[in-house]
Amino acid sequence: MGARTSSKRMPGRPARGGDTAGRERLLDVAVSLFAERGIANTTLAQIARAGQVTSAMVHYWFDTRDKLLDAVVAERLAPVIRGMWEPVGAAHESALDIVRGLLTRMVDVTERLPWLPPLWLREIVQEGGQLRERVVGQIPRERTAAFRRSVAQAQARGEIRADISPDLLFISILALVMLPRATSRIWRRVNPDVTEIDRAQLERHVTGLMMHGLAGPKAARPSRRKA
Amino acid sequence: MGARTSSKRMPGRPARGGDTAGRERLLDVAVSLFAERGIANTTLAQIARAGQVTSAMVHYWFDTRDKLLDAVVAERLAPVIRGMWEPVGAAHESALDIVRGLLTRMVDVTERLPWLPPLWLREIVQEGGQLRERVVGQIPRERTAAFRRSVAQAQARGEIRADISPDLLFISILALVMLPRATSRIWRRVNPDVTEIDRAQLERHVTGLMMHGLAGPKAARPSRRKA
Amino acid sequence: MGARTSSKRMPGRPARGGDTAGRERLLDVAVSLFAERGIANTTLAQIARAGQVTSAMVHYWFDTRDKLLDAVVAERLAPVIRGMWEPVGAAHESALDIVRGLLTRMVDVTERLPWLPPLWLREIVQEGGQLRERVVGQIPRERTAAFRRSVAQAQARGEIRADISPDLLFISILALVMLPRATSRIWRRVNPDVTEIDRAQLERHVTGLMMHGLAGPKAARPSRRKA
Amino acid sequence: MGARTSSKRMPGRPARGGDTAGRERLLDVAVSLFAERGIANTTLAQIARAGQVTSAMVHYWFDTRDKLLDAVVAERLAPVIRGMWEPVGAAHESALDIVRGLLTRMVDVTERLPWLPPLWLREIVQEGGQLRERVVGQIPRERTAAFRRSVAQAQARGEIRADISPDLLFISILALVMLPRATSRIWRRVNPDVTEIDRAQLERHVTGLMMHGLAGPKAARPSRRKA
DNA sequence: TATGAATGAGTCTTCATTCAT
DNA sequence: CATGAATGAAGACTCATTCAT
Repeated sequence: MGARTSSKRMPGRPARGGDTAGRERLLDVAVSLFAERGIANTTLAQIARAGQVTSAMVHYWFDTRDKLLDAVVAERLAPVIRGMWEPVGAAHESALDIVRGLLTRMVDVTERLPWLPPLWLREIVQEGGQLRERVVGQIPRERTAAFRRSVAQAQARGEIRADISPDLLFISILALVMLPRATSRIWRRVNPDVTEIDRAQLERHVTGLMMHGLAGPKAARPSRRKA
Repeated sequence: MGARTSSKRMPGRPARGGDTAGRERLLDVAVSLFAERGIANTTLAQIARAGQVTSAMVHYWFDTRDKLLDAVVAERLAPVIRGMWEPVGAAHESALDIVRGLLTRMVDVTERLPWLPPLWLREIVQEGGQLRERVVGQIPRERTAAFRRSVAQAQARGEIRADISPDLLFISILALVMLPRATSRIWRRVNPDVTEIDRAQLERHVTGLMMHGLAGPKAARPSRRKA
Repeated sequence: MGARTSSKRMPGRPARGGDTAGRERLLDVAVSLFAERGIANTTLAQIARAGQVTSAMVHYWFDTRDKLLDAVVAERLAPVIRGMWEPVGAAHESALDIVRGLLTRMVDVTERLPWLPPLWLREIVQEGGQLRERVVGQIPRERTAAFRRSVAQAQARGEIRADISPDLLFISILALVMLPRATSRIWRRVNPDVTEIDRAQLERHVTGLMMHGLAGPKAARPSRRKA
Repeated sequence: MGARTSSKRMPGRPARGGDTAGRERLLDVAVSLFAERGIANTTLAQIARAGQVTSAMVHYWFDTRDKLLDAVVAERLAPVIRGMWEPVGAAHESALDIVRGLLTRMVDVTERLPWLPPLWLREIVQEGGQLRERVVGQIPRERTAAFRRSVAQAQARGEIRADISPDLLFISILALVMLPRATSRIWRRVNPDVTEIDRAQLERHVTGLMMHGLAGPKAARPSRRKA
């Protein structure tokens, strides 16, 4: 009957464990396109074409666009988030060690999964991002809370500077790693002489900035400026 | 994406001069909606409705969707970019002072124009962003090049740490200021006890991080770990 | 943004009383096609074509298929139902007079509105009919209840035969008038010698049957047979 | 209607002989669903699901949707029609006896096969019904013609009232029995105090109406009204 | 027999755009 | 300036049908 009446449909993922290779491939393709052009700018037909099937097949595997997004979160993003936070929590780790760990893992994962930074910045982190609601549920609140507590305590002990905001620390790490990764191409265009950002360069830059800031040994104490 | 991305049409139309108040209002509304939900997720009809006109009026003022985007860039973004880089270039300023200046202005402008961070992160900075091509032309390459040179020289003099990448510095500033601004709401949801981010807190955090990093006076020298 | 996100739309009926002629015409066309081929077998494109517009116009006037059905009920069926039952209720009318009234009005209205019988039989009266739920609310329960009461009282007084079921009486009237009207063509095909059913013939047949049954003056008392 | 109406395909396939139980079950299921929601509103997938097979199996047994409809007519409806008219034709039966016979058999069969009335009213009797063309060929014209002749003769002899139309008599019987059967539920909703229609009640009502009309012994001769 | 994967042809719906008034 | 009516081109989603296994 179709839209001319209403009724619902088969499971999002066909039951009897058949050959799910097609599904995985489509998921990969979807994630790539979503990252490249944004979710709202990606049609199911484009995904289908890139996956070398018809768009009817996208519906066959994922039923609706909405459930495709659910699948992206459950099967591609959730593991990443778990992998990011799981190691956090060893009580004996210092706050700075945790930061270093998060930072390293973030550099790692964004290297392995190039679609992650654009997707994260566009669809997750911002108000109105199409994966935002879906991802919120995946974030391990106890871990993030523990992290902030740990930072605050380190701060109290003087191991971390007082002007740092524990609430902003994680997002700062995220920002410092993900933005360059999501961006590189534009800056190469503006300044064609900018060299390719490699993993080592990025990690050195971000770790240096994070741990010690810009100021080198010869830095003049800044003459306090106006607001 | 469909019609909301491409375009093709006759020469411009409305010869300014008249009562341009409606046009300005529509531009404001458009920028707001684009920031809130992303450009691809905003229809002309929504803009029209929010601006209390018919969508035919949006065409009257801007002719096509594409030209509306042009107008957003020319009349809302370009001035911001100019304001950001114009002060840069006084030869006597130290690199660190330039950084502080950029940072302060960025905190300022994102406070005044709350639509800027989401729009920037979603539509400009990333590959596939719908304003990207249009904005590239607005960036004053000489200034950005001068900035990077200045940083490199300061580095050579030891005023800036050696592990900092001059190419990544501006994007790092951008990231540290804009991401928290574009994001705040999500983190409040995940951790409801996170306090509101105010201007002072953000500026202190970012400046501290930028200038001196996390490490406080009591920070143990980290036992060098590899990845 | 379209289906790629979600959001809702303008009023089902454009506000400022514009030229609603197109809307009325489409409603007529829709009712006709629905009657001819059934609602589920009629696409919006067919309605549009028959109304000499594009299917986008059908959405312009009615927004969705569902609301078009709402409009059919509210603007085409509800008045008919009102007209059918409104005259019922004059306390002084005898039950038989009420029956005669209903019957006459039903013959009248099905003559004027040839789309009524098929639509009624297919989409309203039956379980699973697509207008059923929408029409139920339009039926004036007090009137129909009063009618059944009136019949029961007449029965008690011996003015109406005892074997008649008051609950089935209205549906019987409906059946006797509407089925022939909805059917005529098929029977003419099966028996090409069957003459056209005209209003007079139908009214005579149904009234006769209703009031006195088949049995003529010479009818033999039937030898009571069991089922 | 779309694909659910047209068709075009190769010659038949399954050469009976095998285990036809699945086929019979599917036919039952199909008939049920068609009756409940209308043919156009029933997809092969729904039939398959209700029959606990895949829709590929529906094609295996019936090849195409069209041929499934053929099978419904040939294997479910044709026998009913035969059973209805076969007993008609014994030359010695009076017209009224034939009527009583048809009526009883119709009450019987609709009791046994609850899917019959809705299917008949929606898909057979009306213009545009999807089984109409297929059923027309199944009707024994000689019998129906003989019946009408018989009625006309009885009328001539005064055994049947003159205002009865022989052409309308069969459809009237059909209407009086089938509509209540196809409808019951709606009227119970409108008037929740209406009691369940049982076979006896229905038969009494219809027989009474058919044979003697409403008018009881005390009925006033109606004051001849205008048209 | 039986099924899962695959598809082409629709169907509803949305949207940027045009145009007469 | 301003709008309501109108449309073509898409986009999501459905469905009968095919086919290799």
